[in-house]
Parts: sequence; structure tokens; C-alpha cells
Amino acid sequence: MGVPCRPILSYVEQLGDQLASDLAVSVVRLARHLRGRRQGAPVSLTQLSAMSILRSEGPMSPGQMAAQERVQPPSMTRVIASLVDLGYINRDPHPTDGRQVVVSLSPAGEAILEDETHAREAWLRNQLSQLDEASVAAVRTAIDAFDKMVANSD
Amino acid sequence: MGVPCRPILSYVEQLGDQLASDLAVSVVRLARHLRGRRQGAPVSLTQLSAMSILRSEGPMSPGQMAAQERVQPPSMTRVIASLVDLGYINRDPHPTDGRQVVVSLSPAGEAILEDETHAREAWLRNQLSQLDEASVAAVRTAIDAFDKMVANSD
DNA sequence: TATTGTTATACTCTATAACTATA
DNA sequence: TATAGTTATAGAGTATAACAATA
Repeated sequence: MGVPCRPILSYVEQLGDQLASDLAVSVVRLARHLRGRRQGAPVSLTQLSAMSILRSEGPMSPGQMAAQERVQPPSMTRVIASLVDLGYINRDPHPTDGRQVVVSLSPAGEAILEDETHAREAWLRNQLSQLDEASVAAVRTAIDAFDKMVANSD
Repeated sequence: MGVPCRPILSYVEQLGDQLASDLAVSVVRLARHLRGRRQGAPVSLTQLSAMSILRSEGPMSPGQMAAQERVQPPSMTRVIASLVDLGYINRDPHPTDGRQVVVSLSPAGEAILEDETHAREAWLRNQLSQLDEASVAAVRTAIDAFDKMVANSD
């Protein structure tokens, strides 16, 4: 009890550990919150995230989508199926390779994505608006860092 | 198609929308990643988060834990049950109110929490170490902002 | 009657393993 | 035989509704 003795780690390394631990807990809590706040929304954050890949990168195969989102192919299969059911994406045969399919945003999907970006997330937008300017800038920088970290995860 | 016409929103408001939307997607992706990277760890991030509340705030009732973590009581009941099974927390009767129970970290729980903080999250620590100093500072500030936002969510 | 917590149940998200179809 | 995708199945995490025990 009290202060643990861990001479193997330097002070700086311990700070890094603490930061990583704090970030993990904090991000998981915020993510839980954001998911919970979307009840009644037309699409979940998982679905939104998948659609946003299609918007930024264009039509692609389920396998490519899974790789981009860093999920396993069967997970993406389910997300795609749900979005096809909703009419927000299309699932077309690949022109030359009969094994592949091509997934693309439908006009309805583009519309809902635009809508969600500009008119939803009211809670989060409100919270962000209460931060000072420096914090908002920090959040912006942190988002880039998060995206880079996930992209680097190979 | 093309640029949608939304004269109701000012440019600044649109930036706020975009930030909120980017943040939501980014946080959910990172959270998914962090959860996935903990396979084989003794406790999940959900469990770790619950334990960290007990460490920072001391023993409390399941209801208080649920409120702190912003989950519904039945969700916390399950997390608590799993941690009791693992021997990381204790569940004792309240001294004066027979309806309540008091949840506290066990010595094994304190040890594992210390361990997780200082020796785990290797992937995340490594990613953080690759950021420049300004980005690390931004992440630190962003964590505080996230925690504040979740705490403000009433 | 109000409060605290649990049980029952269901849904979402994700994974692994096994399978089908095509190359 | 290798690749792309799906189906089958399971487990974690969360919620709501209904219940039991105590105040």
C-alpha cells in the first residue's frame, strides 16, 4: 500500500503508462456514452462509421471495408447486411471477379450521412461548445492522433 | 448531390457539427480497437473502468457506481458479479441499510489495477510514444475534456 | 409507498470456426 | 490450392421491464 516500488520504470515511462491507462478508460467511457445517446437515431455509430469509410474512400469490397475499419470480415458482413436492409448502401457483383462484391453508398445513404453529420450529435456538439478554445483545438489534434494510431495498428 | 444547401447553419456551426461527428466516429473506432487489444488480459476495459472508480472514490454502493460510470444499475450488477467472481472486489452488506451493499476493491483487485496501469496497454503506450510532444499534450487535454463531458451528461 | 438491488430477457457489436463459390 | 465472402455460433456489454427485500 501507499507508493509502490517499481524501480524498473523511469518516471517518464510511468507517466506514459498512466496516460495510456487514462486514455483507454476515458475513451471507452465516452464511446459508451455516445452509443447510448444515439437511441432513436436512424443508424448506429458502427453503421455510421462504415458508411463514412465509403464516403471518404469510395466504393469498395467488404474485405477492404473490414480492413479499413479494423474489424474481422464477418463483423463487416453483418454491418453491410443491416445497411443494405435499410437501403443506405448497395451491394453489387464485381465486374470481373465473381467472388467479390462492390459496396457503395446509395443516394439515401449519402443523404442520411449528410444529415447525421450536420444535424445530429446534438449532445456532443453542445458539450464541445462549452469547452474553451484551447481545449477544442486539443480535441481536434487528439482526433488526428487517434486516427493515426488506429491506422498504424498493423 | 454535390454541395447540399443548408442555409440554416452558419459556417462555424457546421464546423462544430463536423468536429462532433469526427470525434464520435474516431472515439468509437479507438474504443473498439482498445477493447480488441485486451484479449488475454485478466480484466476487460469495462471491468477496469469500474475498478478505477472504486480506487479513486473509495467503497460505494452498486447504484453509486452505476451513476459514476453512467450505466444503468442492472449493467453494473453484472460487472460487479464478474469482478466478485474474479476476487477483485468485495460485496459486503451495508452497516445500517439492509437494502444496500458496499462494494470495495480487494487487495488482489488493487494489485491487478496497479499492474494494468503500469504494465499493460503496451500497444497504446507505444502509439503514444510515437506522437510529437504537442500531440501528447493535446491528448492529455482532450482526456480531461472527455471526462468533463461525460461527467456533465445529466 | 419509495428505494435499492437483482433477475429475466433481448439487442448490438464483435469474434472464431466452418462453409461455399470462384479464381 | 488460395481467396472472398457468408453462415453458424458464442461471448461481452448494455438496456428495459418486472421482481424482491428493506426502509
